[in-house]
Amino acid sequence: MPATIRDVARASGVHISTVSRTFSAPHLVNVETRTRVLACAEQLGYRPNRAARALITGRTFNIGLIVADIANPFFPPLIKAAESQARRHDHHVFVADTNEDAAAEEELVRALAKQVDGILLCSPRMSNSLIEQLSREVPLVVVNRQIAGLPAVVMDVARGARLAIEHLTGLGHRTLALAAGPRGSWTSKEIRRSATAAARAAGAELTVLGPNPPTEDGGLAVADHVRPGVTAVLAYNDLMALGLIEGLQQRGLRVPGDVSVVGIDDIMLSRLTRPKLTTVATPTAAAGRAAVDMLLAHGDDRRTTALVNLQTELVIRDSTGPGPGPHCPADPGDVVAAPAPGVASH
Amino acid sequence: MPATIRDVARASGVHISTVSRTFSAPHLVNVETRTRVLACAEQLGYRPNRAARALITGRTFNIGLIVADIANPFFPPLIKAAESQARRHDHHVFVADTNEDAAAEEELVRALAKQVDGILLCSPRMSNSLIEQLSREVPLVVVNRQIAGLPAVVMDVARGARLAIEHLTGLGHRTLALAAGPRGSWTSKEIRRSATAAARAAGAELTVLGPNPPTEDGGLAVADHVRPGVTAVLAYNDLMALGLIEGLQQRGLRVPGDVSVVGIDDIMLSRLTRPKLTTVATPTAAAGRAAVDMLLAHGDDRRTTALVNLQTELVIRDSTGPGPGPHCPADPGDVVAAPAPGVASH
DNA sequence: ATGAAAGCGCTAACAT
DNA sequence: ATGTTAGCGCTTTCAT
Repeated sequence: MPATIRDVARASGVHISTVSRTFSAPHLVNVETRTRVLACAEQLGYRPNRAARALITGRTFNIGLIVADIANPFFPPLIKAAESQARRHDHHVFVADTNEDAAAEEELVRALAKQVDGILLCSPRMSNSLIEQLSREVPLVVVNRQIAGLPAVVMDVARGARLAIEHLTGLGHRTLALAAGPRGSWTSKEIRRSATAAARAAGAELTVLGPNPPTEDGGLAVADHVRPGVTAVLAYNDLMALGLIEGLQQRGLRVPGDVSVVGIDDIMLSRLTRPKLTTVATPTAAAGRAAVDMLLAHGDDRRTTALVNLQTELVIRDSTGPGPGPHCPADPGDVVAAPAPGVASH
Repeated sequence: MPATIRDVARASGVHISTVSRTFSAPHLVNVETRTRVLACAEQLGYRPNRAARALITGRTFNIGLIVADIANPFFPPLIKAAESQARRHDHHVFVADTNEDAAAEEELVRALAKQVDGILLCSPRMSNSLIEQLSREVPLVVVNRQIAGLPAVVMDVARGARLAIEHLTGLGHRTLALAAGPRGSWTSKEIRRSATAAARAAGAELTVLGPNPPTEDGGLAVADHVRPGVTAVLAYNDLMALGLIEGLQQRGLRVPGDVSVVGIDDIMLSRLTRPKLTTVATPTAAAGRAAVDMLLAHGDDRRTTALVNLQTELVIRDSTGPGPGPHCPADPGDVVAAPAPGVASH
């Protein structure tokens, strides 16, 4: 029903290639002809079929962006940043949500593959080998996962987790827990590895709880598995941390009075809840921008800049307080947002 | 670089049409041939090009979903519901964010047009006439806006706003304000119309503040324009309500002690903040499902079911309390979540 | 059951 | 500056 290039050609009495040029290389066509063609096109409501165009040019001017959970407040800033960066390169972004489902990821990559110039795979849950295979079918940039040979943008959560643990042990906490993230998450593995090492280095005990769904409900459920004696918990992300706090409070425990909680991500929500959440800030917007840049840096040697590692920071708010052990105040250099809170802030 | 249908044909010694059938109508091809073709395809890593297929079949099995702001927690539940409903129909959903920008909406509709079987236009900011025009280029279902002749899914915010105002006047509030939403929002107009009428009916005064960006910052800014004497504010959405509460508190006003605040949407966040927000719950998941169903109910007479109007409900929590006037307790039928709170709950 | 041929809507050499 | 021709990767009659 919609007008095609042929309709316009017929109406304006020129060959279709002239119509084509009018839209894709206007300077190559006579001004008079051009205006006439444009007028006819306008009148017929003609729009070039981008899919057909892409079939032959190989360029869609679209970017795919696949996230594990669009409802996780961690992603919107990343998505927004990717969009504005893409727009700067004249590209549009199509976002798809996998619902934390590895199979859905593969499907969506394939569905998007031929409709985009490349895909940003954020926090993938599927296997490395599958990602490598898919990267042969469509240009891929992986976010929040490091895979040899593939362009990737990661955040230095290992450092963030270390800072968080050091903050807690510095406050005198000796018996810690880690509320792990979902199976398949590279970030969760990194956090686990780093937190474990940091705890050992500080002579503290750290129990790993999980894997868990990286949601508020996931955190809520973890609360029931926090053993007596544990006085501080590091959560895989802020959403879990918030759910965990809720769950601990339901059990009659006070945060940070009885248990300190640290999140990761620094989502906006973390500043609005009471107590305000101590957390590791991840530069999500920068990640979105960097990922788009890598994806669109085509002919250039993507190899040399195949990995962007972005810095994280510990933001100390009100969900962490002194533990039972000797209190060694944290290095002030670590304190980004606010001075350490009093004993109870709630 | 990726293998095409021709590569597979060559490798398996058959004509390309046989390869095509192997993928799109397997029962029409001999079992032996089929397995051979499949083997070759597998080995070459061949994937049918969905864009090329769509060019000829006219079906992409994709749905576009355009939202004003992906960071607004109102949307994720709607998106999720649309996705799962789409999946039930073997479709994928591509989400695009317009950043509250009417021009971006038009662009994105056009970018998506030929890559999807139809588009869900959520909370559009552009003009009705432009939407009507676009609906001639691609099947459209509009969400949160009612346009004659176009299939639409709306929520009965008019009723919700009325219930909210009645709740407030019932509590004795006489001087009210409405923090309006963004320009171009149908929902905002509906709320305004209905709230104004309800206030008048109750003999209360209602001032309209705005338009405003429908965000926390928007609400925060509105706080400065709430005149002394105003004891209750209805906000365009929960995000604004939350920002408004923050802003009022910064001015030294207590919620609901000095000013009552009601939001609209009932986003998850509303249950987590203190005070918990009194709000009008909108059935976003149902809207997402209904919109997908309408879009995919193709040949069927879309005309007859061209409008789905979903019910809203008032959820009374802790951000509303007694006003200065005589207190007439609300009809218990209106109270959905909890009994009316005491004087101060914070 | 398979092949041949036409064509979806468009662009990109190559002519003129 | 414009028309001609070929073809992107695929499906779909129509033959055989």
